[in-house]
Amino acid sequence: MTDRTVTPFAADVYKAVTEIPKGKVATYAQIALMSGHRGAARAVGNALHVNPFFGSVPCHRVVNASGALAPDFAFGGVDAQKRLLQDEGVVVVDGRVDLEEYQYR
DNA sequence: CAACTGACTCACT
DNA sequence: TAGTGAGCCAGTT
Repeated sequence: MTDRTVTPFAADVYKAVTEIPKGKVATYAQIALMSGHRGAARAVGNALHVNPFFGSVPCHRVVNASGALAPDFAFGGVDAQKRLLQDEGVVVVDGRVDLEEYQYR
């Protein structure tokens, strides 16, 4: 078991995700960039996938470059994530958000 | 040490 | 407008 602690990269990712203010969202590439790992969008997604801080990290605020929620979402379905976002004031339409309005920059 | 996988992104057809 | 291919990064085996 190599867990019990996360990799430095994941720590940066979680930190960046936590930096996302309520009512805002960010793309995987955005997280990678603000975490100091430009172009590591895939690694970010992977880090969140194994996210041990689920519940502590608002991964539901992380969307892809299209503003769409993860199709293979692990929260319990896109519906759950959509509900969380809407509860924060983010308007989710057809499982997508308006990055121009809600993307944190 | 090398190879495979993946919640991604961009460009082309 | 939709689908496919190639590229980049980090982690795991």
